[in-house]
Amino acid sequence: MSDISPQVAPARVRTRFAPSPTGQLHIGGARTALFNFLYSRHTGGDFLLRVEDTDRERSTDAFTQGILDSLAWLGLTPDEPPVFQSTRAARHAEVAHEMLAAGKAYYCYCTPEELRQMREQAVAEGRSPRYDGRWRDRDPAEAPAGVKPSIRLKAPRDGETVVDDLVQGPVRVANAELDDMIILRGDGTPTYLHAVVVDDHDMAITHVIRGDDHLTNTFRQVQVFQAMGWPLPRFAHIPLIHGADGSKLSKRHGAVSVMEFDAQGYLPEAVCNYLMRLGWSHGDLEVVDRDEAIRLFDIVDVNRGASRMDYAKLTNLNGVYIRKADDDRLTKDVLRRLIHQHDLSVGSIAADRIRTLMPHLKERAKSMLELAQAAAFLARVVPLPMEPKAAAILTPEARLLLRDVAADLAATDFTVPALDAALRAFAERTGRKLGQVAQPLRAALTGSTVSPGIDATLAALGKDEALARIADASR
RNA sequence: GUCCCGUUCGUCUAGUGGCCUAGGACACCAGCCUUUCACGUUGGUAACACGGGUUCGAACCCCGUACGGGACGCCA
Repeated sequence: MSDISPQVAPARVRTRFAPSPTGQLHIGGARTALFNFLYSRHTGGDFLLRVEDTDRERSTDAFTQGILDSLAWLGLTPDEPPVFQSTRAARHAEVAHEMLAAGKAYYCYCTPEELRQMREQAVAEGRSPRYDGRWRDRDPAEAPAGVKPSIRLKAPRDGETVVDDLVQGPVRVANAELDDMIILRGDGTPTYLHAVVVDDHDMAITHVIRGDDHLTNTFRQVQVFQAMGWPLPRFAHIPLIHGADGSKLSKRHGAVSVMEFDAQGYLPEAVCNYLMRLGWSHGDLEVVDRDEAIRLFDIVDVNRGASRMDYAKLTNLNGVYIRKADDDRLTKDVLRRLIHQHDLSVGSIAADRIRTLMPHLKERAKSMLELAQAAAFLARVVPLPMEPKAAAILTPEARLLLRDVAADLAATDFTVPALDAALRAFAERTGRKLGQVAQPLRAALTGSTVSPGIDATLAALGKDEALARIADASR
């Protein structure tokens, strides 16, 4: 490993996203991953993934897979195979013992029960619940029998520890506020704060970008880096995302896990764009695609204040991205949703109709759920299910009108311009406004009162199907 | 309780001492467009948390207060 510190000769930027697989990847974690990804790409560096699965009680393989899937969905695939923290326990212990040998750490023979009492007493006396350092300078010869000691960092007691954070600026705390944290448990396993430092060092991470709930823990991590004489990475603590009411984001605020956003019909690029704009901006830019994001994103431009999740704005952006999306891709997604969520069997004829009408369908959808809903009529067969509003349109007079217009349509080429011309001619000949002709047709053709332009809808259905539906509705 | 961080329209934000009568976006309201619904378009309502300084001048700098968030585990 190079002994040139990054400050002297900037190393290639390496960032990492380090989730623990104790739940699905949620939207806050997704943004953290995004910022890590964007920063690494912006600087031409690497984006890595480390799975912090050392909490064997709560970590599961299913969650690990879920996180991997979610990242893939978002397009945030790491550049190297993921590192699993649980596989590195021996290395964490090794470093702890190195610190012990160097006099930077010491054995502590306190029992968990003893520590609990220490904390309770401190709180009762109005002091901070900190370890009092009782084994810091005590002779291990006095160790009680039968207690497996933990290893604690021998943290500096005077002066202050400073984190020069790329987002928060310089943040300092008096060392007297920090206690000697445990780096290796009595059973020989590492604690989180220690493992993170060892892994970040060994993975040559240059920039630690994470949620600001880790900010105050960073002081202790810095002390471990310093004890080992390792160069410090740069830190960037980004603010958390809150729910609409300002409290911690949770289930009751709506979708929180990335996979739920997929299920609710959000496009990954819309989610990424929305997430990026939460806490980051570039002038008045709102719609920023991946390439432009990489070009413009810099971690120092991230704001310090927490922001709230606004589903309305996400939905609006989703509409923007749906309109921009490729028609084949949208069709594929809609077909999938029709089969799985609407329980429709979609044959190739229906698929072709959906694909044909997609340029018009996507103009009026804000989510893939809406898009699938709006396309469903193309996959149905007569008799169509009628929405109440559509049924109300099909009055006896409307049915007569349908029979008349059907005759015209039967003699028309089913192309959009020809259909448009035929309908206009029919309306004029019968002294009606176009809308008076279009709405009954729409009801007959779609079973609803909302659809793309009636000419395009007719064309997508094709002459035989369109006439069959009109005939059925005008009976 | 102690320590750390934050605070511009309802929300996301622009703003780095004069360009601010505070700009944009979403949402909301009204109009236009129109073959329904969307899209688009025109206009409107709406914010510098509060109090002190510093300065010729403060949304911007400093200090307090209030409110919000986070951290204080042999969890991650």
